[in-house]
Amino acid sequence: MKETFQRHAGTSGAAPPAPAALAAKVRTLAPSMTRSMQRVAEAVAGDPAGCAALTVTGLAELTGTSEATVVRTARLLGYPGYRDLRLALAGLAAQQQSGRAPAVTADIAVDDPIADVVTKLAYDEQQTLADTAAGLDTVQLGAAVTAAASARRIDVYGVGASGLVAQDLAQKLLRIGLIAHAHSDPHLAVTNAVQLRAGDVAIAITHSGSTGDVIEPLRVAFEHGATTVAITGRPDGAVAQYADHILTTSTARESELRPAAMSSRTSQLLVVDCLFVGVAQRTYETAAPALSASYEALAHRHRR
Amino acid sequence: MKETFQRHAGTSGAAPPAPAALAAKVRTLAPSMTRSMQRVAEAVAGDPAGCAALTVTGLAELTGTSEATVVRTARLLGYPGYRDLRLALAGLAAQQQSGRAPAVTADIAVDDPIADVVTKLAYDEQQTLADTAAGLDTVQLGAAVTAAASARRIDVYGVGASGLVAQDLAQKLLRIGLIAHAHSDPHLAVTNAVQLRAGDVAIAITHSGSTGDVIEPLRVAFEHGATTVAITGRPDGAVAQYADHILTTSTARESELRPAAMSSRTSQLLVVDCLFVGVAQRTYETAAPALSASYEALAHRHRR
DNA sequence: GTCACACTTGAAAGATATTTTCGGCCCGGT
DNA sequence: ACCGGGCCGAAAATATCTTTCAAGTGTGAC
Repeated sequence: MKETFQRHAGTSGAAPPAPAALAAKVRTLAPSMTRSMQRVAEAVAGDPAGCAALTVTGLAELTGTSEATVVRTARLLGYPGYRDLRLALAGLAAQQQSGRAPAVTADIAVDDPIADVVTKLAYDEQQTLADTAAGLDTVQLGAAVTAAASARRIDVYGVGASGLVAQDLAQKLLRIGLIAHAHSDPHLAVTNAVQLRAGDVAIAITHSGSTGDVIEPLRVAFEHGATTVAITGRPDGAVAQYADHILTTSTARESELRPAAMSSRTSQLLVVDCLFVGVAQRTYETAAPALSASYEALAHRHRR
Repeated sequence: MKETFQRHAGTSGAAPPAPAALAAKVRTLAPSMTRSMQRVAEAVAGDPAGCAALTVTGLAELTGTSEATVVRTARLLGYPGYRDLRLALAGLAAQQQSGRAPAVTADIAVDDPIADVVTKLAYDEQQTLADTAAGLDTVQLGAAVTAAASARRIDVYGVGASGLVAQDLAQKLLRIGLIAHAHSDPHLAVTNAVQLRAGDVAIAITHSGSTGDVIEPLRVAFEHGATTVAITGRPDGAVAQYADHILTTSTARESELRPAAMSSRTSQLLVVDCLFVGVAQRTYETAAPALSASYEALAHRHRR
């Protein structure tokens, strides 16, 4: 196994494998899986209860693969081996059993009435939030918070839809008195990254994990000794190699009418909010007065 | 196999072993157990989660008995063997785990551990989404969609946090081939608003409903005959008087560590997404190819 | 178009865990 | 005290899981 991935495999954790957020994890990791592993993952996500009843050999036969592949898949999902995946599966099945699946899972169609669109979108975004929260590695998050809270300066990189998230984070951090900037222009981003040094923090936001325009400034920051954080839906993507801490966003299924940007944005914003609140907690003494100060300064901009 | 055990296995009913009612079964069968089996049963009933993590040998050692006894106990409880008991145990543990979830209503405190922050934020945002979806007037939304779908040009106004939402909407509309622009600069916004006329659409986004910098361009657009839409948390605010259609966002309680910008943003984004999907539906013929075109154009920006 | 490389995959060997077997031991009855 | 019945655990037998390794497969370079 590659060193790179070895390290990131630890992302999900030395801590606990994964209790309920299995479907989410499958979606997140699916792109980095090989064909046969995807078949296994799919079977597992589709019928947890059924798979929990199968032995390694049984599941291998069911999916038309080999035992080795099943074990590999279990590993990728964050478990020490198939045995543990199976236990988690049993747990998941029990939860579903008692929880009564809501099942509004239908996709949005071209001729859906507008009221259905609202319901489905709201449901999907709620699901995305739940998945993200379940899949977020709090150790990594804590580390990122600690770094950011004491940073001399914070740079946030993001382009396209992620650029807005980057700006959102920077805006909020500014409000609590930190020195934070968002960069959407790749050239300026690199120019700024060069200025960073140890003690500074650089945060890259990219859903695909492979956006060159965002990776480049992060690499520069990384090489200049800054603490680097990646917020991405692909924890095994190219961006990971320059990230000290990786915060994984969840990847919801998408369709033509519901482009990836939508759920990835929701997921990214939750992560960013968590990061922000964490930092606000750590810097409460200065954050609280800064917040009210910025509020006061804007008050006169409102009519009445 | 011994006749004796075979018979007792039937106790639970030939069909399913036992899903949740394990503690009860232990009590029922305890009298018919031998001393060492009781020790095992006791351990299992007392700490399902802990025992689920143990192998047959581990549980035997923990209870000071042997593997054989553990297996015998599992049989007595109605399972084919220890393996299956263990699976049931994992399920039980998961159920118990999920059972004690809903205690997250508390506000975020300065000394909350990071894991709680994640849970609470996710929960709050989910709540916000549900509230927004419930409170959204689909008639108004439908009217706004109709206007936007056939607009010659769409302007979106928003400053501060709402400015990002405005940009998000404009970005997405651009992607499906519409002419949409977001304006954060009040002066430029007004300058652009002057150019609008009947058939065009102007959208103002303001949580407070009283942000002068956003109301002003909307007023200008309104007076030039454009169709105007307000996305606001205060449908009775100043912005309403220049809005043909009002889309109401929900206002969640907020606290010092959770500024209003957070939940209002979530709410605004849902509304904006609904608007977008609605428009995409109406213009599907042109939207679909435009989407894939913009996707293609950006593909080379990704490494690997 | 061809070659070489890297990655994926399954068969089979190897390691663990579970189940069964079997004999010793404890306990009550005579 | 001796005998018989059943409980119990050590170790063998089996099933299951994990690792290794070599062959297959697609991909990119030239």
